[in-house]
Amino acid sequence: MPLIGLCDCNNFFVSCERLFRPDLKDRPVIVLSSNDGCVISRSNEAKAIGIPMGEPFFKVEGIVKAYKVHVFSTNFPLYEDISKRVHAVIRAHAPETEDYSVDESFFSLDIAALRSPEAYARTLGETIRRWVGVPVSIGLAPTKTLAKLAAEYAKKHAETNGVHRLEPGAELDALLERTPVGDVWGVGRRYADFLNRCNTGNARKLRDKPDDWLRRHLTIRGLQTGWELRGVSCIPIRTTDPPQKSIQVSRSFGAPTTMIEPIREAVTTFVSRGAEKMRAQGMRARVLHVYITTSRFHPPVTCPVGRMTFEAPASYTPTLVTAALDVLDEIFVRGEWYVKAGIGLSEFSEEGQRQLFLPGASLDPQEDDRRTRYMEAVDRINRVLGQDAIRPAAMPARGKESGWGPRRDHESPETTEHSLR
DNA sequence: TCTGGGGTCCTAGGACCC
DNA sequence: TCTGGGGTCCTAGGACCC
Repeated sequence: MPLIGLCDCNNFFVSCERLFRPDLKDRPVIVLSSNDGCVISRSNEAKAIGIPMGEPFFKVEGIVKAYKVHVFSTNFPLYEDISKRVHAVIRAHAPETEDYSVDESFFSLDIAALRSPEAYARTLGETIRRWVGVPVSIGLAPTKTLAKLAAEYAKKHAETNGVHRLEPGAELDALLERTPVGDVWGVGRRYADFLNRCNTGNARKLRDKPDDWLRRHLTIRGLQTGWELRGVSCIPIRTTDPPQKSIQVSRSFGAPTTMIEPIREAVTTFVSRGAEKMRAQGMRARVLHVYITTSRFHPPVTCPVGRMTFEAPASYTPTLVTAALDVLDEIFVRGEWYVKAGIGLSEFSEEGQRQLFLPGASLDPQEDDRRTRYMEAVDRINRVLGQDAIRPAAMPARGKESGWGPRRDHESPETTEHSLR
């Protein structure tokens, strides 16, 4: 039976920022979400002084000043770059790996071939620390769900040296009993509330619920979670990424607006970004969604959504932008204060799969080829010269947005998205 | 005053057909 | 006029993850 490992980077975004600011070691540090909205990563020191995860920044500004907490605006391109390096080290040390998220990888270990899986995992963690520079915690267990709990244990207990292994037995039973049910992978806030009302407040009680009860109240996923807590693996490691099914691009505005002009600019920018990402995967979309929304903190919320379905799947930015702006015109209502807009691309087909030529419905093949080659050239130039060297006329350069652009008051000059290229 | 962004999956219910 | 069952497809909503 293989052992499943989970490698989880500690305080990942803060750890990334500290790579460029070694002076911030042992200091309280936080990283904010887009638009400087919420706290999304905290150093141990920031956790210790009571800054909660996900808290709106304005609510913690007092404590930030009092304790001289260092604050960073988000720099996602940097975190993705570091993430790739961590994933690569793990891939070089385990037969099967799954890049599960920006700061986590699952991997398998062949127990028979290793004298001590724990020692092997400790070496792996040490290698990541030396080669990439970020600290990690590693959990080992027969299932993904237990590996998550093991990694969490390792993170909280210094004496584990960053690695903890869980196997079914009395020790695991005791750990599950101490674990609030909401800390189990797959149990979110809604289910945790429900389970607490059902006198199932810890992981052990969840594990011991009958199958039909789990299936009935928590769907097939809850049943899988129950089995995984018992040590029966039913969520396999995915070594290849399945093709993506949708692409979303959305942003909150730096300030609310009642005008359509800045929103047109925003939607143009989002479609352009989404289309570029889609083409990078060799895909075209049949469906485009556009939405705008008023603040969810000031009801009543209005969030009109419109969609466009293309007869022939599209990846050509001008086609997508034109369609998106038409949809925006349809859904936009005067007099509302909008705080955010977004677009979605979905129902993909592969670029190479030519549609049947239907006069009036699709492009003639020559024109289609011309547009495809044109977008390939644009994407290539933008990759070399930096993002947005060539962009739609209606799309502003970064930092030149007409009012809707995000707030980034804590950007660090030395960790721009090009710093590592 | 200020409250993130990007994904996937599952289920129920309605429409429609035979 | 009344009566039924089963299948598929689509969508919206809700749940979860990071």
